[in-house]
Amino acid sequence: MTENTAIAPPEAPIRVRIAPSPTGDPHVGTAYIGLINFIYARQRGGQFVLRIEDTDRARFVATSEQMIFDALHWLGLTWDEGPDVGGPYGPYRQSERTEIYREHGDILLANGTAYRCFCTAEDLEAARQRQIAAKLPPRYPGTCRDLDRATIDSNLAENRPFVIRMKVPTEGSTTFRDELRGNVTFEHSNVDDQVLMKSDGFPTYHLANVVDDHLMHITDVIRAEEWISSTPKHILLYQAFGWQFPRFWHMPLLRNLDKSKISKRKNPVSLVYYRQAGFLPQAVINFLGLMGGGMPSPTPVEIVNGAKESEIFSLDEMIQRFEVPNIRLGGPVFDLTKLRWLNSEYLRALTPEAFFSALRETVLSDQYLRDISTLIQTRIETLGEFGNLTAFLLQDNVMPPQDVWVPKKRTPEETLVFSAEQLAILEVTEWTTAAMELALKKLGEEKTWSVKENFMLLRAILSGSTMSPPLLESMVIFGKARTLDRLRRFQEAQKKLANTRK
RNA sequence: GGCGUUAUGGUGUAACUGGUUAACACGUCGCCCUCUCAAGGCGAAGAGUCCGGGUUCGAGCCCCGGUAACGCUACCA
Repeated sequence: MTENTAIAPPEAPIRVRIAPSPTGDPHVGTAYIGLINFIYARQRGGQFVLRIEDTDRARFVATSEQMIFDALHWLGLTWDEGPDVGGPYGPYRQSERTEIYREHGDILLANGTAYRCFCTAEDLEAARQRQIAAKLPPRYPGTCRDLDRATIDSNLAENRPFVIRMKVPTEGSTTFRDELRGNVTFEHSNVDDQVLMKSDGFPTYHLANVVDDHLMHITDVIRAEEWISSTPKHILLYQAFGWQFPRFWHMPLLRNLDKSKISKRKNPVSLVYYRQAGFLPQAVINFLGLMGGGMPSPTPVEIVNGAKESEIFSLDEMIQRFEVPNIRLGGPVFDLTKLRWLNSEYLRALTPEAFFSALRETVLSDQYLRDISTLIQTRIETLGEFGNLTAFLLQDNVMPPQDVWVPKKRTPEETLVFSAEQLAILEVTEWTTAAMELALKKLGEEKTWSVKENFMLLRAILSGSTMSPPLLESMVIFGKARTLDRLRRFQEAQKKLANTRK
């Protein structure tokens, strides 16, 4: 049993953080965890820090960071320290802190709690396969755990690439306190020798996270439940450095309707989508506040006076009444139906003037209408026909009939498969006409779909018709988040239809 | 497979330190209002609290044992 009672001193000023990775669109899960952290800090006069965890260069998306800032601000969340506003413990972007991690890696190397590992990816993969075949848990085999000095020096002299791994004790266990569920124990035999520093010189989440939380004086780590299993690694790391560790709060994971962890396949998860599709930020933040409990239940008096009001509250009201320790631990389903209802309540509460403004700032903004108008100027004969060609860009959803989306020489089944492939390609394609055209044509060639069939299918799904303004330009204007959502909805709807036919 | 977490109607939540027929909201259905559709009003159906034991006068709340779902099991976070 490892000692673990030391936590941040209770009198220390509260400091919390969220640490999103800029790997794509800002995620509702980030907003949810952000909201809880924000409330916790505001309730206690503490500081809320935003840290960008951009240590994964393979998944890094350059535009992502700004989108995260924008989305959180849109929801009304503000931070006291971060890459954009600075602060006393910066830099707040992990890619700018590599020297710090290197130094800390060296500390662990020096005190024997970590070691250099020269195993190649192939070695590791081979060992992994052997273990899986033998029905053993895949674990680092420990090849480099106790290399002698001479071997290490000669490997280094040969410039062999290496990673730094944590030297997890072979025996005993680590217990930590989760503030929401009590003590949680992991046997060390179930904790792998985690990679701390990758061979590219960047740290992994585990190292960077612990080092930064310590250096930034974080007192409470409020994060998603998926991190519970790696918390013992973090505890071990704090101990290896001889640091006190923060309190840990693991929030339940948002779920799809089928209870799996929320995912884009089954739910729009991009905050950009919600914004562009015309959800009000108050509604989204209110809905997030409903997830997992935390707000006090309505008193009998409130019920008599209209209990409906008890589920509608502003960010300020949340700060006043939300209680983090009252969080429910069962993963709440992120149910669009209720969010839409909430949104409609907020919409109706707007003054007519404010409602009109909301429209003009989003789905009918000058910019949006201007972009659309350039597409159709040469395609209509009277201005009155504006809506004829552009309705699909102003609607929330369209669903083409089968005779529209299935090409003449194709079956519905193969068409659906190809559509799914288009979707997969578009997800990872830069949202410009040039990039999309290239990617789509490449896919078409590989799967022997003619350009005409290829583009017509997309057109049908996006516009609901075989006739529309230029496809790629329309997609750019409609936006990546909404376009992908429409394609996914089409897939899901067809799947459901196919199932009901069976 | 291993480890961990969780478990109240279809969904989100409630139920004081165990105490009457498990409450509220969303959704669904019906009726009213109404030129339509929403909104609004009224009403209904829907869980006996994952299952099985135990403690107790009494258990959704406590204990034991299962099951299921979810998460983790990467040089991703």
